[in-house]
Amino acid sequence: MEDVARAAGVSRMTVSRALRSDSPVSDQTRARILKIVRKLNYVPDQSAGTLSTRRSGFAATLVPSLNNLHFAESVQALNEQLEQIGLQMVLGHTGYSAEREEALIESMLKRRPEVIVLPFDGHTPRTIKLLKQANVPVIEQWELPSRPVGYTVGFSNWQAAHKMTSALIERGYKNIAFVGESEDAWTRGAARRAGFEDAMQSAGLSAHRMVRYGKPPISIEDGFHIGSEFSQHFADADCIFCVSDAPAFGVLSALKSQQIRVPDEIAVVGFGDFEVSRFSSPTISTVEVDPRGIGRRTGELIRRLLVDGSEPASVPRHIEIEVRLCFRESTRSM
Amino acid sequence: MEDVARAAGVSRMTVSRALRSDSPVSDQTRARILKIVRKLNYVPDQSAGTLSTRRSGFAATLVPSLNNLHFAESVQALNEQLEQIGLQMVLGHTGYSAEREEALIESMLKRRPEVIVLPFDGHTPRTIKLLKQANVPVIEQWELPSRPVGYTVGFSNWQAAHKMTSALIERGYKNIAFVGESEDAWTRGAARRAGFEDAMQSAGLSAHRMVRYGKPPISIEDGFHIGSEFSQHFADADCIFCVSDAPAFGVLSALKSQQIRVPDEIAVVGFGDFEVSRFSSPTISTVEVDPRGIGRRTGELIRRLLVDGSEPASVPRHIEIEVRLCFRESTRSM
DNA sequence: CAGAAAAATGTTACCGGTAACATTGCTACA
DNA sequence: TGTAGCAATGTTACCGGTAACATTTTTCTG
Repeated sequence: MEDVARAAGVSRMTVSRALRSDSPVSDQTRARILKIVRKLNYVPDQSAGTLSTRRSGFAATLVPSLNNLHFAESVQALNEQLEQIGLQMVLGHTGYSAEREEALIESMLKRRPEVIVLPFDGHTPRTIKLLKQANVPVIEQWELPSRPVGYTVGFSNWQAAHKMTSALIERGYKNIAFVGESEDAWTRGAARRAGFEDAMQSAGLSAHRMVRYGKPPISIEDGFHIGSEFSQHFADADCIFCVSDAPAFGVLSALKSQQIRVPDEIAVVGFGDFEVSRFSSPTISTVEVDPRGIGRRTGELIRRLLVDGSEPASVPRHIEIEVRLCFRESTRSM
Repeated sequence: MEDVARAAGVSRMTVSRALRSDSPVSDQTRARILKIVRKLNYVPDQSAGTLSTRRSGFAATLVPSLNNLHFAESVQALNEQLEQIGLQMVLGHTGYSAEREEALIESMLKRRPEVIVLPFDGHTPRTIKLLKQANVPVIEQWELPSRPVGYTVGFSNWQAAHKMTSALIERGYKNIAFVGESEDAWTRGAARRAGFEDAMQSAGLSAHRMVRYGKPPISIEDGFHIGSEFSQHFADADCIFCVSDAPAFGVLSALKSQQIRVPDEIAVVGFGDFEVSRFSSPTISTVEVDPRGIGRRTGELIRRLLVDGSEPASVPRHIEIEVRLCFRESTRSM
């Protein structure tokens, strides 16, 4: 910067001003400086700026995993918004582990992020403490925690699964099995499972047909494996409700290879509306969520908080993302 | 940090040393300092450290998109490696646009990344200039550019498509159609298309059955659309080679809904080995790539360059990722 | 036990920007 | 013509760490 200033015959401060759109510098001086900046290929060092302004320009973002297209898409949608706001995304994967989440947050706080975005799958007590201390907006996504740290953008997985289960019961299914993950303490998958159980019990039905297999995120392959053991798990079931579309597709493939007809003999239902569910045969009934919507609305919330400088009190603490039940060929019509 | 130092009765420098594993501080002093650090919830500010050490701890990472699970997985694998090395990932999406790529790189350079990882889909001249000036290792992924900026990790899409096309010809297919993207100048999709064309021509066959539809990344839905216009595109074809598994699956779904039998009437082939190809019916023949391998080996390369401090001359400029042809049910066996 | 080497700690300056305030130069108006 | 008022630019200090070197303390050796 010194070099630029010298070449332009001005002080470093004027160069600094010329590079930032808001400051008062004469058009003529700015033009001259910018020309020299380009000629010398000068690239300002943002960490120095950060130190001085105390604005890092970072958004710390955590996701459980990018293996899942839903998270990947929501990250992408968020990133598009952040870019417009002028924030850069620092990304980490928790791998569905609360311990890794804690470690990641600790390391990200050293960057003084201006906002922290993370999924809610349960946090360690220390994570919660770190988040509160950070003194920046915290946005939990994908689930509505019972005790949110800051803002939330998402929907209740419990309610969504409850709603789907009730709708299935209404369609005449009684012996519904649930396919979930094996180690889902605290996860959204667990919330879905609980919603299923409650809906069944409320209807006076038994929720004992419960298959738990595979670590989160449960895959197509896991579903295929489960579906291959049809008689063991589903002999007396009339419907299989899977914790996500991935195992639903796997189950469906396995059933087809055993010549079991869907939905005539048994129905298959997923959760999440992955693209494959719309193109499998039969197409899969599912709970439609909007991952890009979660990312986008998180970005909009950040803009209100950081750019528009809205009164924190005037900003909603929770943004509800609509989910829709989506009935396709893998369930019989009413 | 001042507060911590005062509480521990030492100088700021000693606190700084205690927080970094390498420096010589007596165990006793370090323990005392760390205890106070925890009590005061002191979190060091990395941008100040960056300014002084000139090491940002950042890895600038670009991907075309996270919509595509392959990129998402490779990002995840890379991130796992980076974490071990102690680097944080700053992520950006080019959206398959060279202009956006240029803008992203410009903004990331302000963070003084220690390494730049990006896909090769063609760069603007200015991007190349910026990358060279940055004076840090540049790693291009996914394709072997004819004129690499720095290191490369990937494979030749041209060769891979060429190999698959030749194998199809060997299997007796003659009237092979290719399904690609509509605006693929410079992309890896274009390289695959060119590999297909060359293989066909080398075998004395015509490569005129060329469908180009949909912007990158071409989706299942685009494939479905193309497949629905069977007679228009594929009336006299015996095989459809798709630029990726996504449209291959879409084409397949469309053919099935028209009662066109695969592979008896026509074969369908994809590229990339997405999970869905292993579970569709019929399963889809494809070119198997290893996205996690690309991420992992990129991470290993970075470790060699930045951590082990290997002589740049001793580090290979290119790491070849193996691709394998994978024949499944959607092509007839030899 | 002296003295040298090694370990532990302290001091000073600097990394590269910007905030805050000071100064200069110009315009407008009584 | 004097001066208020503002725009443009300059000066100084500081953001929060660490490099480099200086100093003090401990340990080891003959």
